[in-house]
Amino acid sequence: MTKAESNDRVLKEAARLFRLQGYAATTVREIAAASEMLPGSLHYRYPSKDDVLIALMERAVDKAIAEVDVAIEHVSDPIERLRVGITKYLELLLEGDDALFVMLFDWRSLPIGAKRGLDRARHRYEAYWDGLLAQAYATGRSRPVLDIELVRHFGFGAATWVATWYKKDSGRSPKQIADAFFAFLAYGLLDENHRPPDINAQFQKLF
Amino acid sequence: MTKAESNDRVLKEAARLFRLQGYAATTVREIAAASEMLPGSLHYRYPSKDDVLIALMERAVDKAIAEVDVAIEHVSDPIERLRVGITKYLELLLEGDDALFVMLFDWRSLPIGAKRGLDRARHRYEAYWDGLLAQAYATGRSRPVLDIELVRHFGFGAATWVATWYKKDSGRSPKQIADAFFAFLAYGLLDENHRPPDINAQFQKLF
DNA sequence: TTCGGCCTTGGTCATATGGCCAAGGTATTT
DNA sequence: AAATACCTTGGCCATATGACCAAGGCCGAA
Repeated sequence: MTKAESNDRVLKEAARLFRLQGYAATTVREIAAASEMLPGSLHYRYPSKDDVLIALMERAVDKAIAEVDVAIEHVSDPIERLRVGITKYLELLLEGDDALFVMLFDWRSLPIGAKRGLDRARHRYEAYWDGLLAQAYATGRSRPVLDIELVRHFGFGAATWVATWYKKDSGRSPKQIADAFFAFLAYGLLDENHRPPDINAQFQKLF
Repeated sequence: MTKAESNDRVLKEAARLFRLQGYAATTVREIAAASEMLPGSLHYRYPSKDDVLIALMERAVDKAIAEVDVAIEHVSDPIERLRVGITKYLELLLEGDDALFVMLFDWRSLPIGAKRGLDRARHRYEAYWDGLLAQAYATGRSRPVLDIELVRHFGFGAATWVATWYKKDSGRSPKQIADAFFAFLAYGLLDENHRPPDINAQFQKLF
């Protein structure tokens, strides 16, 4: 196994354990054992436990952006790109690497000093989605929403939270969930026949 | 200070510390010190750290349900009740007790055995919201949404996630966020003039 | 074949932690 | 005033943990 392969193995096993037990409750010895190496070897690769977490998060963001990019590559309509991108994101979050989950839910574990690397990774990821949202907004087919950041927060929250309740092989697939989610996000839950007439004006004020 | 007052003090300080540092990273000594008692005294009240977390979560749910109940008491329209309830929930989550936040984000910290108490608390809270949603649904003003649990998951996720980005005294108030959130949830982000005609049929299939 | 760098081995060490308790004090009840 | 239940005190202990390292082996390059 090459150096890169070994390091990947470590990050993968660490992500699995962090997700399962939480960061603080996972020991470096466990990570080493799961990666089939001795604690000393792990220390050689990553001097501290924080370093493992940060590396894992950086890689998760790289991977997520790359995979979503591929998924939307051949889709031209910005709103459809958003839909496809969200679908891919949910697939990654629910069935892919645990690292994404860990990044989203274990960032509080880090001592304040170490949060720097994490903040950079998160910010990179948020900026990526803001780009997709801005393009969708620019089509003019959306409401006159003024605050893309707020939209991202809401959508991101609903999508991310799926990871807390989703169970494999029970009910809906990630794709089905994504379809329902996008309909919810795009069209809302109230019937068109029971809406006030000035919705867009309301949005202008509220967003 | 009475026994109940002292116990409350402990739970309050524990919630603050858990939220700040995470469950595993907080020591019983810290909780004791913050509650102005010695570790032994804390042990007398709560034999183990897990017990503190569970008690804190139970109380958070009791309190949240009670406060939302009061807030919607005099509102009769089910959809308006939902809106007011969500607003109250966001206020509690963002400016109230840290215990609610801890319940939502630190449940993974518990050893599997101790998750029982937590699951009960969470289930109680979810059932409460399902009740509000069912009443709103029964008005017939919503889309023909078939799966209330899915709706709750999406709404809950978006609302809960606010706690991860909200900063006090910067930008919107909890009430403003709640208003925008409800508009998003009820009416969707796409303009009515750019929607397909068969949205309700789509929802029938997707939800 | 020899050399040199990369990686592993098998520990050690100081520290922090959760859980625990015997003894003593304080307040409330009878 | 006496008894009793309640709570605090101050410290102990076994264990687990993150970090660390000297020594040696493996393997490709020269």
